[in-house]
Amino acid sequence: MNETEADDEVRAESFRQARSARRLELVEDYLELIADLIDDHGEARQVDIAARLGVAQPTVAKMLRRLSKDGFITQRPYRGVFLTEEGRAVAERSRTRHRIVEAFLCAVGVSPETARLDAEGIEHHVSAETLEVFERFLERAADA
Amino acid sequence: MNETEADDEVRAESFRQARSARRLELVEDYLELIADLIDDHGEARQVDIAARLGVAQPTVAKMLRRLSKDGFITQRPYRGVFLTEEGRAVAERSRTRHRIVEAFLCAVGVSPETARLDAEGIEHHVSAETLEVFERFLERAADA
DNA sequence: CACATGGAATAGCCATGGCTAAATTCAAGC
DNA sequence: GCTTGAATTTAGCCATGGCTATTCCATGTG
Ligand SMILES: [Mn+2]
Ligand SMILES: [Mn+2]
Ligand SMILES: [Mn+2]
Ligand SMILES: [Mn+2]
Repeated sequence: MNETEADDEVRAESFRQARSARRLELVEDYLELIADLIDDHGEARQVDIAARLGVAQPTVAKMLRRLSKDGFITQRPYRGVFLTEEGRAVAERSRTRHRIVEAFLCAVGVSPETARLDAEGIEHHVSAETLEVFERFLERAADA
Repeated sequence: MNETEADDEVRAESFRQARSARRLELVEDYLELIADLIDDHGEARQVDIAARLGVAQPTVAKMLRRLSKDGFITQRPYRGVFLTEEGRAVAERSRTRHRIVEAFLCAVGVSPETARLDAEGIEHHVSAETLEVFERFLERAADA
């Protein structure tokens, strides 16, 4: 049945997209958080990142090595973490998207507390098209 | 600074919730898919699950062992996979939530194709409260 | 009723993302 | 300038979720 096979392929595509988004979740959260820490406190230290994420510090150390290897950050040993141009770009995009998703949830009637919790996961699965829809919704809500 | 520490704890909570949702994503997708296959074709075979998910068959085999161990399914060797009562319950809940999320995205103006793709990931991060908001939105949209 | 074949099981590899425990090292304060 | 404590690094463990290659075996067809 060619129909069935084609159908499988179509369905599989959404799972593939979700898996690929899942792989990027952590990278986006780390970079956004590092940007926040730098902007708020002038530096981003492993202990602070760990405390904000709710994980152990060596977990952060391992992740930072990966982010370095992939060119998103630079590290000065025993000093803080710094964003490369690419890292800063990803952080900004993630931060913007995160804010829109959280504001959208609030606008549609979710309590601020729940919006905060849910947005942390939802943000990573919102495509450009959906994000635009959310933005337009917010604009219209602001008018009313 | 106690203020800062408390603040960290609050922020960490959303990351914890997102991590915990991430751990359940696969379980929910598998059970929902197995229920679909059983309802549509009368049985759920590893090859079919693999084709629908877009992964290799041994990947499915390994995951099914885990689902068995955790009491969500039973397996008859070389026959299909069957849902336990608990497995069926999780599947139904996931299916319902998935449908609401996808319908909500469409209702708010996202194209059906993008809604299908994004819903596959978003669904797992939508809390009960947010789901209810989405449902109410759909009801109101239906009235208009 | 034999047996071919397609699905299932197994083995073994890798990357990711958690953890604890221990060793290092930097820097602040005495 | 020494000391010491906190932060970082390192080492090593585990579970999850992918993969390929291979073996196995139940069933349905001839
Ligand atoms: Mn975020
Ligand atoms: Mn997030
Ligand atoms: Mn689903
Ligand atoms: Mn899903």
